[in-house]
Amino acid sequence: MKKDGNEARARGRPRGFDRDAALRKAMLLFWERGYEGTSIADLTATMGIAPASLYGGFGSKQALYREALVLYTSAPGASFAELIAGAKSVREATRRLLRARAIGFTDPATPAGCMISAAGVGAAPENRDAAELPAARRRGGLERWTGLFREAIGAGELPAGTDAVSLARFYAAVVQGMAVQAHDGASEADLLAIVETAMAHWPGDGRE
Amino acid sequence: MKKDGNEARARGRPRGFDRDAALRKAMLLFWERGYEGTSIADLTATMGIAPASLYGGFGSKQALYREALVLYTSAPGASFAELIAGAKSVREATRRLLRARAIGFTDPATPAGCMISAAGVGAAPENRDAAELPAARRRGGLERWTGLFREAIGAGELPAGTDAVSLARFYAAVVQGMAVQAHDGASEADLLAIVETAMAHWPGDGRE
DNA sequence: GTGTTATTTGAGTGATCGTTCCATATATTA
DNA sequence: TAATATATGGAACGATCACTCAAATAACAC
Repeated sequence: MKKDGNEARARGRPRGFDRDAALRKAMLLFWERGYEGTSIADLTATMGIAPASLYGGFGSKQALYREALVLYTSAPGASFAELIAGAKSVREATRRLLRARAIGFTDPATPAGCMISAAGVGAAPENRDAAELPAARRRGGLERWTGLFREAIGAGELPAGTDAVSLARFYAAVVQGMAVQAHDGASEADLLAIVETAMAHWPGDGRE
Repeated sequence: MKKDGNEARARGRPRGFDRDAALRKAMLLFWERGYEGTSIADLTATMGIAPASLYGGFGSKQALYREALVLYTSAPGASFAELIAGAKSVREATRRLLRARAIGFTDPATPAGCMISAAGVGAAPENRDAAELPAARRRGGLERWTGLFREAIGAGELPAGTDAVSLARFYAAVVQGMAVQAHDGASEADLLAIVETAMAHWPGDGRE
């Protein structure tokens, strides 16, 4: 099983470009301009390859976008599981998640905002399939967060009457809003202040 | 001053279509598909007019979009001022605003989500000017909300130490997140539950 | 060496993009 | 009626869209 990535081919002319590096450049461009706002010409220019190489190496614009989304979510230290690992409480895990997003959305080394949170919200009918990709990611995030809260309710860490789904939707909404505001120029401090305000809404507490 | 709208022209062949009705149709299309996702061909088809009439009546795609945004925000009962009028407290005003957005974003008579909250977040460089239009609206909303909270602090209705900007950013983020989730299929009940979670904590209060 | 396979380059596909031109039609003003 | 002014439908503008083709090239196996 040596079909993916930059591994050597058994046969045929070897690829003339670094697939991972090209994918990363494509990811950054999609991140900044969205799916519809990024043209094949834009991609080939920044990836440094010809259209035929792009299609030979990635299949189609949509397939490339799909891979870019996977790369985006596989960034070290960005995944849900990594962030909640080692947290002493669900509350602490939630704060970590929110803070990580606030910091990631305003990292000067990458485009402002999020590649998923608000992607494909307005899309042409012919790009519905592509818009569904980030939407599915949002659904997945919502489900993971719901599961986290459900477990916490089961473990008695959250009040028994807590609505896990609504709480998950609430924090997801905060993240999505932070992504929009980061895109609009909000600073890391701006977003971290939002995080702390949102954390003050923890169920069952009087005051933070 | 009788230059706009459907009023009669002094000279020349009169317009053959209902300008307000056509603009409304364009607004709904932009709302559903965004600026980049809506083509002139789409617009002329649903507006029932030829390209020349569109350009003669509205100037350009971007000018039409600008007018559509104005129409969107001028919907009866949707404006900031209308919603906070008559509220007994800032907290009540805030809840009214959030609830109005939750209901508006899931109105079955109109496209799901918001025409402004997440518009233009991913955009091609050549559409930056158009993307700036909803971004400016978001800034305006943030400022109005900040002003509301500042007044409340001045009036002693909110604790003196309250950060009006961060609180405004927080509620704006909730609204923006609700818009994304509405687009993804969230129901009115889903969004109203988010609203109540967001309202569950109020600065200076112990518990709701 | 020959044959096979995959990727390269470079040109080019039809379709659609936002926009404009033109001749014609229809109104008011003189 | 003549002049002026705006709106119309229909065709077309150059540019760009995502995508593909043929031929050349570079690795492998034999």
